Amino acid sequence: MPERFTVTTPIYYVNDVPHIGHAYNEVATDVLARWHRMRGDDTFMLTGTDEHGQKILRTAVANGTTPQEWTDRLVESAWKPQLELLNIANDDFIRTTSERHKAGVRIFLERLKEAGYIYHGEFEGQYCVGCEEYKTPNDLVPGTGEYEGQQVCAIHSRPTETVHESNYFFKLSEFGERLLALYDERPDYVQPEHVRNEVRQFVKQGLTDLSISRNTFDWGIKVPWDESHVVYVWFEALLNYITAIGYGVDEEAFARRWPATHIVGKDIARFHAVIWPAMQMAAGLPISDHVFGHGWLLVGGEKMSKSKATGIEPRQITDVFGVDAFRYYFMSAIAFGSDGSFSWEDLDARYHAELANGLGNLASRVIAMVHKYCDGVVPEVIPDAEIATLMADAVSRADRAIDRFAIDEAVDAAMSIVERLNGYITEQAPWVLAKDESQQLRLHAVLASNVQGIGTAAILLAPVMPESAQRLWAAIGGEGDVSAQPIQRAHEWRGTGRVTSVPPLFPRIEQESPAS
RNA sequence: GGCGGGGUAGCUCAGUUGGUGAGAGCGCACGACUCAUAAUCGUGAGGUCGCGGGUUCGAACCCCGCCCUCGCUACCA
Repeated sequence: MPERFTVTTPIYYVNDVPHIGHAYNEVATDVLARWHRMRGDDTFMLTGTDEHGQKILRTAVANGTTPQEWTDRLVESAWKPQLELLNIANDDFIRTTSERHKAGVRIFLERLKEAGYIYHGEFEGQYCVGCEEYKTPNDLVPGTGEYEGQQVCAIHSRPTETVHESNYFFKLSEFGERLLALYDERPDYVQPEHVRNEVRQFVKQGLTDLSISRNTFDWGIKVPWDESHVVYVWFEALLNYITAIGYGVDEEAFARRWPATHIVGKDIARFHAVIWPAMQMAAGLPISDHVFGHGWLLVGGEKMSKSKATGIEPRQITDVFGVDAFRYYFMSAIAFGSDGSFSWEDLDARYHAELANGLGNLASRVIAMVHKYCDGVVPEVIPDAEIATLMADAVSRADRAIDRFAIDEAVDAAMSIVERLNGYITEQAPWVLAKDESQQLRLHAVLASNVQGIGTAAILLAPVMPESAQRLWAAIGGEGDVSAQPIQRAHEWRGTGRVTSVPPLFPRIEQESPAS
């Protein structure tokens, strides 16, 4: 019986430039989704864009266009191309400006209001005229000179104005106890552990109600019962996870897909593990399965940042190493959930050691031997017991790792087959066996073991490196689409076809890194 | 300030409830092999486990203090 696996990325703020952090999140989510599809689960991967808010309105105007045209342009020119570049196989792409989203948001709000979790109140905030936005106490710094003794905007060094705005509020404060109970009853709801601790600590300090509407601009979704207000962006953006799968409109589809697993950066884990479940409770929805907060990519110990010139665009890497190497590197080199250090040197070293010299060269030498010693036909022989065990262990280890979101461990398990096969070949020395007629059965067993081991590795690596795995699969005589193989039985595959000659899967790259 | 990470071989990191001589990968050195993408395999060198105390027969792992570093401390999204 297929299990449900609905997995989401955050929806990306359309005004941002797609960068490597977005890419990391997309790839990880895609790997999980592909893995579950290969298990036969009823899988659905959702991603999309967040397109409302004052900033977008302002940029659109500054660019002489309407916000809708502006976001249309960004989605088509930046965000969808990034998904293609990274070979993301998302099942859906939700835009917060789409009708289905707006409709779902209205329904959700009405239900929340009926349930008594929304009230009309007054929001008081510190408004900076220079920034044209509200400031939190943390945005303010002690003034100097004529503003000595006052708190001023850190950017404009001028005092803020106290402004009152009438808003609708969500009674977040009522959910503290229920949220703490949720964290306790379901230890795997927020992962990894340290994110869970931070979230719990945050809730323990007490929650305040959340203003969920604005009436100072109109680029947003109108509050159904008061069209002078638009819904506050964050509140509305979170709802993408349910509006995309039929909430309030198609109950059958919704019941099939919900609840979901959310893969987010640790910086927004709190929104997903505090506000979002509170909203779900208020609306009487089942709570999300998991919220997983992954780490950041660091360069020189600091978060990658464009302003510090450590920002790297995905294309810079894929242009040199290819998309599969990009995906492989970030999935294998970084423990999912921890921050990870990125450097061109490390990427280059791992590419050559693990992909070119490891996997690529293994395929190359095995295929060459099957050609040379067996006329290209994979011998139909049961693999050596040692290799059979190796494959079975790797498959079970990898599959269990995925359930813990340990993508890096799953990749390691797959690569352990490659490492062992290279040693096994040296020990068995097929080139020696080939010189002795009486050793032909042995030779065939060794080669068959290798082909099957490679096939198993190709299946396990397919979620991470879809294109390379497919090429490898075809090269060793696998039939059809490698991603159609049942991943939990990857070790049971038996090669019986013909190998084909292929150019190196991961050619060595001699050129220098494009940056240092 | 409060809370939470992290500080272990040149680099990136593992080290379960404290217990045989502290590990892996990469890099490096030496050796082996020739099927292979000058690839592969083996061996080896290399560490005051941030600092100082303490508990213990015994601590990288527990306790106290300190130093360094990163992040969070809610309505820009």
